[in-house]
Amino acid sequence: MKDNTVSFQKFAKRSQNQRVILDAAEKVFAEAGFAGATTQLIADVANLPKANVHYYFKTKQDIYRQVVYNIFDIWMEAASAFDTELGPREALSRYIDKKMDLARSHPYGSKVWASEIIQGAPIIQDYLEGQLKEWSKDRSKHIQRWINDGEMDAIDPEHLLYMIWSTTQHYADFAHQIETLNSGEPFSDAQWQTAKLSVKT
Amino acid sequence: MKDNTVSFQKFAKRSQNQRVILDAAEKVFAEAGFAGATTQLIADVANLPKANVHYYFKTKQDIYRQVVYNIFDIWMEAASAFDTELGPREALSRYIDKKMDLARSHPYGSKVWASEIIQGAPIIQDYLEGQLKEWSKDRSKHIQRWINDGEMDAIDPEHLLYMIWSTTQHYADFAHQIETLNSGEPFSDAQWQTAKLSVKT
DNA sequence: AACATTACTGACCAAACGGTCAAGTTTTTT
DNA sequence: AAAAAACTTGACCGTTTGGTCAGTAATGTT
Repeated sequence: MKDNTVSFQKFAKRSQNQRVILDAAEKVFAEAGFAGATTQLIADVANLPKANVHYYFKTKQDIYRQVVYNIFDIWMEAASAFDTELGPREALSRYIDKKMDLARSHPYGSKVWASEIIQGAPIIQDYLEGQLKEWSKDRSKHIQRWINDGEMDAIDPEHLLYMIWSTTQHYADFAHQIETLNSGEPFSDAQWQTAKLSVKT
Repeated sequence: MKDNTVSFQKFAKRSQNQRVILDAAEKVFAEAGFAGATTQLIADVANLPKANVHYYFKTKQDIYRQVVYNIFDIWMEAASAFDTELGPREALSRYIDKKMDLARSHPYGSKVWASEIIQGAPIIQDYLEGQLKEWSKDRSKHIQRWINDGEMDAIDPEHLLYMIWSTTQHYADFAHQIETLNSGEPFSDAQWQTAKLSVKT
């Protein structure tokens, strides 16, 4: 037309719109669940006509799949913060830090993940059995070694991981409950950090 | 007719059938979410015609409401296991025990609860603000007193409660993930108990 | 045995949903 | 500047869903 300033994304329009749709979808899936999320609502939140959404994604399942994969990727990337080169204290501390950050920055993703698992992981099952299992087995081994070497308190490594997952997850998923009980915001990051660190070692 | 053995529930037929429906509904809501649960499926699981389900419950929302209320009641009853008369060690230990038992005996209820909170507690909001808030404020106060008296390690009481909730919740909601990672059952109750007790004091 | 109440159910319906499509517009390539 | 490719969209459609209802059966009450 005429008003365009520069329009310097000549291409990449596709992935740009996909991003908008996926962001909208993440929110809608989190707040309504898979079945409760309507393509119309996703379209509204993305500010696009429904038919346009279907131009970029064949089915609702496809959108959902992408959303779940994205979250998993982000989490696995965060998992690398658990650097076993560092000592137990530092490795765990950084990992927890990272997980807490994600719980705050990606609350919708966390909720979608929780719903997915609650409903039996129909989509993500393969990833669970593959990457995640491998990662957690590996880290459990390291933790056990630390314990044997007297570098940290004795605690079942797998349960330790579950505890970390559950508490960080809780802060994202149950934000509403916490907020209600708090009549305010759960900003106590430092406090949390202290609480968590007191648990390890 | 003729075959009836005794039929000694002459009345109470109503509440009996309601129980069957609610049990079926709890399972279906847990596995499919509110929107994904169809009255037809609830009816099938309850082994009744759909119209019969609607004879006992006007709407799907009504069924859901009942299911959520039931869980809340069970949980609040369990909350009384947190008996502040006993010392911190015993009170917390019993409460955690109870919560873990419920996570195992009522996995569906736990999942329905999680979904409800994740989606912003549209139904249970009032209860959260009322009973639950009151209870947790009260217990937090007791915990704080114990800490001040040197009877247990210093830890933010509210965060301690959140940790207990999240870990027990995790064992119910994420049973699938845990099972997948474990290639088996998460029966380690004793182990868990140890792990948890090592956290407090 | 007559009546009243409660329990049950197949058949039906309006609304909402995921998804399609043909007809357009804009952008890229030649 | 023409042809091709990519994007956009209102209108539409078959299916599924929550819920109704009229009619029937069983049970309780007198």
